[in-house]
Amino acid sequence: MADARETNARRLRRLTQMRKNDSITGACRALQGIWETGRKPEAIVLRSTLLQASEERSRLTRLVLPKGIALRFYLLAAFEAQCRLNVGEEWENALPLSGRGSWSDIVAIDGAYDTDSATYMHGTVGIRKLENLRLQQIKGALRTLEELGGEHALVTMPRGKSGQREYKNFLLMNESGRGGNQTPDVYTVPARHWAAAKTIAIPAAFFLKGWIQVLNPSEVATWLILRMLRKWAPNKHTTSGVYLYGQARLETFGLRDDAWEDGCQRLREFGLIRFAQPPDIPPGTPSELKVVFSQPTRLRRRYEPHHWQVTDEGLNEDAAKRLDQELTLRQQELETAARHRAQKRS
DNA sequence: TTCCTGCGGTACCAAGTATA
DNA sequence: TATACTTGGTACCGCAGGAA
Repeated sequence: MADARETNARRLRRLTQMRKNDSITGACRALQGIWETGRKPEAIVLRSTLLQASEERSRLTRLVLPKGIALRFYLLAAFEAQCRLNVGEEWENALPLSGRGSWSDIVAIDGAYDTDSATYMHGTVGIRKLENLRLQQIKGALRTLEELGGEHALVTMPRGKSGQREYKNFLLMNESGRGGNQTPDVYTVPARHWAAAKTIAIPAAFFLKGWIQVLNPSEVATWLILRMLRKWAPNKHTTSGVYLYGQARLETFGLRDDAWEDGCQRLREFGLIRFAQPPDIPPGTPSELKVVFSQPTRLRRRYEPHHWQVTDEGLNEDAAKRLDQELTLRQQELETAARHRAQKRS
């Protein structure tokens, strides 16, 4: 059931719960601690091999899944690594899976929702607490990252005597996957590369302000692809915006129509991208004038995709607060539109 | 007439949850 | 940890409206 009203309402409900249970602020606090006690990188560098599709879908879009935190976990692991390690250093796990200062600490979840009673953590028994649910999600993410399979696996885990996974001893792989060699391609911190096709940078605010916790995987994937396009064509990005035709999007990144279209619309509402605006708008332009640019400034020719610009200043807002505002507004608009449709039919 | 965008509905299936 | 069942996000399709 993908009714826009229901989907939006569900998302709003989950966001409200995460704000209520302090999940987002807790995860942000933990990430801030990792950042401040570490190397304080301004941006996290990602090898673009994560985004690129060859014959099959890219590893990035294979992590655009309806549920789970696999993509989020991989990006969080890259963040943690780059706060702790120098460029070129090989990754080894420094955090426990659960407890204070653990992997569970840096992910925000809403908890188990019971539709019938419309309550969270309904009939909670014994060990079923938020902390346990977080641990389960971490383990689920590790399984998903491993099960990308063979050379594509983004995580490997040793097996115990009876073949069970030793989650706590997992190994993080490079963005290009485990590789086909006997020795796995263990994650090393990449250097920022001048060549557009090599790396992209994710500002630390994406992690510290909670965006990593609240964006859907399809939105994260769309946003990363737009950042990649900006790196490929910086001048075009500044002057007229970047864009992708459907076929190029599928062949280069393996991202499907709906994920891209919805992703772009939501990212625009959240203030992380905008319709392309001309470069002669002075940086200090008052916000009331900037509102003009919430609409496309150039007329699209027929069959022409939207032109976008990535706006990093949007990342400095409190993600949960911004999403709350925008999703509430969208819910009102969707309700109004539904009422009008109903009136028209009757 | 063509073909886009946007919306709504449905099927599929991965991930979450309960339980043994 | 394994298994069965439930949940809900994505992919896909069809339709309406609109622009050229």
